[in-house]
Amino acid sequence: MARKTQPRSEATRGRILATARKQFAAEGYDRTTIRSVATEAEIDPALVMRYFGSKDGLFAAAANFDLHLPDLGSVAHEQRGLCLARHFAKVWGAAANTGFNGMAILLRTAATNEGARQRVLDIFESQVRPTIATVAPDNADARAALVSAHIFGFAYCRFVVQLPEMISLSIPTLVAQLAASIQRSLDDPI
Amino acid sequence: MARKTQPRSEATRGRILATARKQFAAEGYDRTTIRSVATEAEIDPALVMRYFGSKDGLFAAAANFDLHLPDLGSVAHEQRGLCLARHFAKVWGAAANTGFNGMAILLRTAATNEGARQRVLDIFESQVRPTIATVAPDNADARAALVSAHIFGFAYCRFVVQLPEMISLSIPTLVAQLAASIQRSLDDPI
DNA sequence: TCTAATTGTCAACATACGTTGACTTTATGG
DNA sequence: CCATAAAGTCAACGTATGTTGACAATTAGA
Repeated sequence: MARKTQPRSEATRGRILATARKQFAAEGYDRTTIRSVATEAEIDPALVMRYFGSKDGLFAAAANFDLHLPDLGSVAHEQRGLCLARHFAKVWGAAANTGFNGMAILLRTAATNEGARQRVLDIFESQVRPTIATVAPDNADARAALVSAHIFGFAYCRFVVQLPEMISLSIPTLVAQLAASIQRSLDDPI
Repeated sequence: MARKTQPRSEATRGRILATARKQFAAEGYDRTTIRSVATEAEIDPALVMRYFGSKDGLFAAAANFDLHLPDLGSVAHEQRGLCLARHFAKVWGAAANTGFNGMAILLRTAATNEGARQRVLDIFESQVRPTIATVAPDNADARAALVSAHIFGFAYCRFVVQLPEMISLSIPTLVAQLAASIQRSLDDPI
């Protein structure tokens, strides 16, 4: 007979997923192993296979999340860069507490794993491009790519390279600089 | 007795190094193996060890290069962003022909290898920061980090993610957009 | 030509990885 | 209490990696 609930299994699955996300963000795809995740999650490596099928399945689950981009249509023209910059600053700040940094997962894994790279392309097409397209005056595709470059550049320096000069920027300064860069890519002629 | 020249060995060493650079740029640190380099260079894996000591030694040699940043002191204020943007566009364009893309090596390997990350930090301290410091009105460290973020962001989207919307930008457009972003980070108050 | 150093080849090692299948433990429903 | 399904454990497999040391081929000087 089917059981009503599986309290223990959901808890285990969640612990595996959280550990995997932490390691993918910190070590990338190759150096995150089924065994290292299992060890840190204090379970058996074979359990990871039972819950996620394969390492690729585990990564697919770990990289399946939403950027929750704001609706720029309801934001004044000159505030859209600031709105996006504040959004990412908020998400990145939360990551320091929750331990889940989706941007770091994407940056690290896309650098060496084809599936992860495709995931980034998919997120761009399904989330970033539509958001920018609603407010871009023209050349929406190019502007979406330029905005992505700004966000990736800041995130790469902060989370991957961990450049001291970037990390020590105050949050308001980081927001202001990122906002100005994005705003220019939305407004200036191309 | 010591031999006058080692023509064959230098040629072999060069072929190994070129192959390694190509693979590090395309696959990152972990997926570039001593065996895969040896196979493509058409030599024995053990030879790589004899010439470079270890995989880390091979990477150190592959990642040892100069950005050849221009001297911004002899460039007009408002032309400095453009000067830097043109420089990187030129280097990246040459990379498509020579097969040596130093920026791609750094971006891919620093994402998953601690030694590579330290290499990026070192290049920032020894090459980028001094170049920006000579022309920054104030907050030289922060401005150098911001400029780096712009360059890394563009390069990450082009070479790592290979975002179609970024790749299809014409070179003049790419130069103009990168130049404007850098120039703003050099001029605007922080 | 002979000798010795250089250059290159080969087989093997210890280790780590993803993955599998059989097994044991646990807990639920009748 | 008992049978059953879920949850978790264990040992092993095939493969790939960095690295090593012994060996063979080549080349340059005496």
